[in-house]
Amino acid sequence: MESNVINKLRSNKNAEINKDFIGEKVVICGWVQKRRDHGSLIFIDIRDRSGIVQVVFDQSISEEAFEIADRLRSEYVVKIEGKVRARPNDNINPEMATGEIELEGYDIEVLAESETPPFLIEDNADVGEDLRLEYRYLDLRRPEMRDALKTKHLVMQKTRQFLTKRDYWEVETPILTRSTPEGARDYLVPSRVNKGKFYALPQSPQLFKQLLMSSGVEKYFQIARCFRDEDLRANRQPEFTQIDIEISFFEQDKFMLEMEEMIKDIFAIGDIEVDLNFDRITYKEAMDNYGSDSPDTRFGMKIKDLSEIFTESKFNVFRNIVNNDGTVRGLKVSGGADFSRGQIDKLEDVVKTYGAKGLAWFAFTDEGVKSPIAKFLSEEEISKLKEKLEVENNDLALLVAADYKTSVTSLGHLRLHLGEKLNLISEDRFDFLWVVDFPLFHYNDEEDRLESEHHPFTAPKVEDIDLLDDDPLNVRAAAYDMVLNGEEIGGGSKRIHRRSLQEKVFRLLKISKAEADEKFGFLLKALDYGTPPHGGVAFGLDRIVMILTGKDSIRDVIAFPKNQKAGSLLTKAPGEVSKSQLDELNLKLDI
RNA sequence: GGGGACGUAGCGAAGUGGUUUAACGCGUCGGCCUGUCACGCCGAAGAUCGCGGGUUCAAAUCCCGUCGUCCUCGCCA
Repeated sequence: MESNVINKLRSNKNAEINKDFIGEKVVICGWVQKRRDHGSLIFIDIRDRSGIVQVVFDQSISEEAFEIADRLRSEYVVKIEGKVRARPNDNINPEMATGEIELEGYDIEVLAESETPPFLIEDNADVGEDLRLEYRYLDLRRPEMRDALKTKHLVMQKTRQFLTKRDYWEVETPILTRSTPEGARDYLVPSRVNKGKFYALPQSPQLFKQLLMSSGVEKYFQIARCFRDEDLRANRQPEFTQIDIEISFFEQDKFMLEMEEMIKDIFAIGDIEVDLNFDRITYKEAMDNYGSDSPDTRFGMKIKDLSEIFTESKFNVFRNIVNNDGTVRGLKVSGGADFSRGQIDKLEDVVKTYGAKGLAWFAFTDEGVKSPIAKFLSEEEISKLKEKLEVENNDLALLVAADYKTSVTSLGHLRLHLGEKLNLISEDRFDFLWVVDFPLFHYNDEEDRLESEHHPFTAPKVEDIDLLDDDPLNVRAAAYDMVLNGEEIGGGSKRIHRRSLQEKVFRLLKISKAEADEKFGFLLKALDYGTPPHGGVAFGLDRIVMILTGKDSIRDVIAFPKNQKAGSLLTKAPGEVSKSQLDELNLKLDI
């Protein structure tokens, strides 16, 4: 170690200091984590980004430093010079990374004082989230939050490294762009120069990345901020970050494998091993078996179709539903026969949330079947039910009769609820899979028109193109979602690169020629000038980091997130603006 | 737009089928302490119980309204 440390603000990070430094002088800087005053001996824990080191101030070493140490309080920022020494044998702290050594502090300078913080700066701080968000800069000092920031940084770096090595270019696209129909509600920005006109913030760089393919970029990526003005959830923020990727001369299988390789690299950051060649299941299989297009396959309890049992049933409710395009589906809870009536009522509340009218149940016990509706069913129906669900003694069968979507999605949520409640999900498993063959469209009854399942630029599967005219709802998309533990972490597709097909899809979506020309004319035109076949994907960066860090809330992996009302408790955004600002924009409020 | 939970010192919380001096822990402040690391010991301060209204002899507690935070349905191509 060189000797002239005196003039340096800092010679070492806390975490670097270890037994090899014993006898050396160091200068550290950091925050006062904790002060333990023993009268004529004061221990101070100094925290920096790397970790914590204990400094001892002893009157007999420096009276002056000791007096300053006596006045230190939590979160003061200090510079300390000291000599590294081994701790006495019986005072080694094995809980602490630097627990074998300590600094003998002989000089100290207070770089900044601090008010007493409104909550303790430590992990597991039991504090309301609103207070954490108001004092986010203090919250981020907690090791847990610091580590989340670091993990996100590493994920971004790994992504850039991987894609750069694979010949992708990182290209920026506009934040001020134009509003387009379809999709989420836009965030709008008024234009001062163009009276009465508005920019929209991008919901994703979708159109631009396609234009970059037309531009000959061939392989593009961007760590892109996206904006959607919809209601918030634990895993949804109005602005979030996508790893956005697009390539020309797209070959779906090859591309999907490359993305698996990238994900493998990224998850190595969390010491999570990822096996390539993810399972692929179709959208239909996912909905049939799990009632979700992003199934959690870490446990079984698959949903079964029981409709055919009840086509002739004396139980009117089931028979009528089955014979009117509805369905009866159910799942089995192993060992659930002893659920109390109250517990089952709670399960019924779960399915009711998702539109089911009720939850039928059958408990199979030593004394036979217990169920409020057993008396309406024949022995044959009950035995078929047992057979289909592979029921054994002490099992509980839960059934929902409704239209297909209500039935499977309500049971799908019930399945997740039970999986969590019964502890069927092992937290150390990482089940990656692709969901493929999404429908290209779904039907919106309210507006009486087709809507894109994914987005209007998604290509139909080649073999289904012929169905577009007569049976559009059965056209499958060349689209794929990557799912991890029941969470959609990415999704993409092959895109339409022929104008005629793109125009046809717009027509099917009831987007008029005039509107298509106005809103998407630039894309259509680009398709006229030699746009190569292309496709891509976008991953939810925040969700990936959320899983890597084991957080339950997306807010814990965003440095400065918004609260549920899309506001910042820190900056108080959104805020009011002055009359003159509004005037410049030719805006009048009407509230 | 709908459903639900919560709101009591700086922080976390007990008390809420009517009457208490409104617990307790952490933190803060003062004193003592040479081996602590959840330091210890002694002492102290700190709360008009989110806000407004109502019922009552009496309200943190019951009722109505309102504000805030979170979860959720719808919504999120």
